[in-house]
Amino acid sequence: MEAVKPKRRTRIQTEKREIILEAALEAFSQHGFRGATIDQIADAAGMSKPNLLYYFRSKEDIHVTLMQRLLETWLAPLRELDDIGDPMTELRSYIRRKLEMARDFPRESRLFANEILQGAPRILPMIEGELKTLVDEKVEIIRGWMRAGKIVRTDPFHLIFSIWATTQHYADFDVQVRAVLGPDRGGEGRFEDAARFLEQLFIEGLKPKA
Amino acid sequence: MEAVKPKRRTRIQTEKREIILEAALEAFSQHGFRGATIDQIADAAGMSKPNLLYYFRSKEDIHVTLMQRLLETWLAPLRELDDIGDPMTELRSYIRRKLEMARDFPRESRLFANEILQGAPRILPMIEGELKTLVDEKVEIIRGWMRAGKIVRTDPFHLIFSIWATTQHYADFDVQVRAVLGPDRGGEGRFEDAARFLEQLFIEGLKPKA
DNA sequence: CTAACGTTTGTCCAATCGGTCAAAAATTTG
DNA sequence: CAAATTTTTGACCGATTGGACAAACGTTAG
Repeated sequence: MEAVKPKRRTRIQTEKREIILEAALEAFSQHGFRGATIDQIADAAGMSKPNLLYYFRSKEDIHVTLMQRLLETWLAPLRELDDIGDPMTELRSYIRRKLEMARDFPRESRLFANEILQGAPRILPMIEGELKTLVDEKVEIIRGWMRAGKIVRTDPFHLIFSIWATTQHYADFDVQVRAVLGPDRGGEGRFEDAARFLEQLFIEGLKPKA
Repeated sequence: MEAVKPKRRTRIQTEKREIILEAALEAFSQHGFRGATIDQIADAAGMSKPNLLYYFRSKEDIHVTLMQRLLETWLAPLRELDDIGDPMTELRSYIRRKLEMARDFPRESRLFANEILQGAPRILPMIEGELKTLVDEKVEIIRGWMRAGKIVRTDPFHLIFSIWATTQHYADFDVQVRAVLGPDRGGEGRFEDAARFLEQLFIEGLKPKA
């Protein structure tokens, strides 16, 4: 392992970097890496382009920093999944947490989706390392539940994929979801409806056969 | 309604336009609209940039043409869903067809995902029109099945969303899926595993309560 | 006050972008 | 064949891009 540099930062540096990352999140999640421009981000952050490049060496530097933070936030719900409680309750909580993240952090979800869609050119190592390790770990827990007859025997990897897919869909395909549901049902109650449906689907779909 | 122009085309025009659209599908699905360049597409199509622009007036023109075709292909599986057969069999077939599309046309899936992610700037009208109409129609069929007690009473819209999400996930997040499953399980058997899991999940999850 | 250091910006640059144009080359038509 | 038409390309353009740089500005410690 390589030693992490101290990176001494002044108060202003800490603050400004935060402002830039917020503006960049907005831009990258909306237009993708190539679609977003430094000028645009600098403008949204309320500073000149050279000023922004004083805090981050390059556009890529901003993106990498953003992705590193993102992955931690993104994996948090899965990390909480543990062996202690009742399996069905654990899974239900996990689905709920993931759905809440899609609701509360849609930009982060889209940023992530954008990166994966393009072949994960900048975070593939993290996917193959950190993420895979965590998934493998949780898959073992789920396998334990299956062996114990607590949930139906099925593929734990695809179970996790389907939870990711269904929940993130509400952030990534938000425009489509709204358009299809129409103005009346596309509003606030949307997430409660989704939560009810997904709980029903996964709970009934995973009940152990008697 | 506006009359459709005859658009007389020579043999060469028909062929070259097809070659360009194929190259553009590859480029747009991989890099998004802004990320793909005309030079890149022209190069992949084996012609000079001005030559490409002789067949399509602009980059946007190529994209629009591509999206119009895409939507038809994309909605075909849902169109086939009808009231004739057994509800559970119908739904199972629909899931299978959608999963096959994710396997056989991943670039189309990613092109679509890219467009929706960015807020559907170029196909929102089609989403609000054609797609919404079709969904509304099929939702009514599903509601009929629920009233008849053939499947459990739940939200038909979110049912459709979850089928879209889970199946398209294997095309859109392909890189992640492969990375997590590893080289051994990320190969060819991947789709059969996914199909088995999804059938199990949706069939059991939608069984009417006795 | 002043030297040192952190911050900010105007100006500039090479590369790339989407797209134009006129002229050459190839093909079709009579 | 020759004329008309379609196809192809090299050269070019203005706009935008990510980024460099030095000079100016602000702040603080001695």
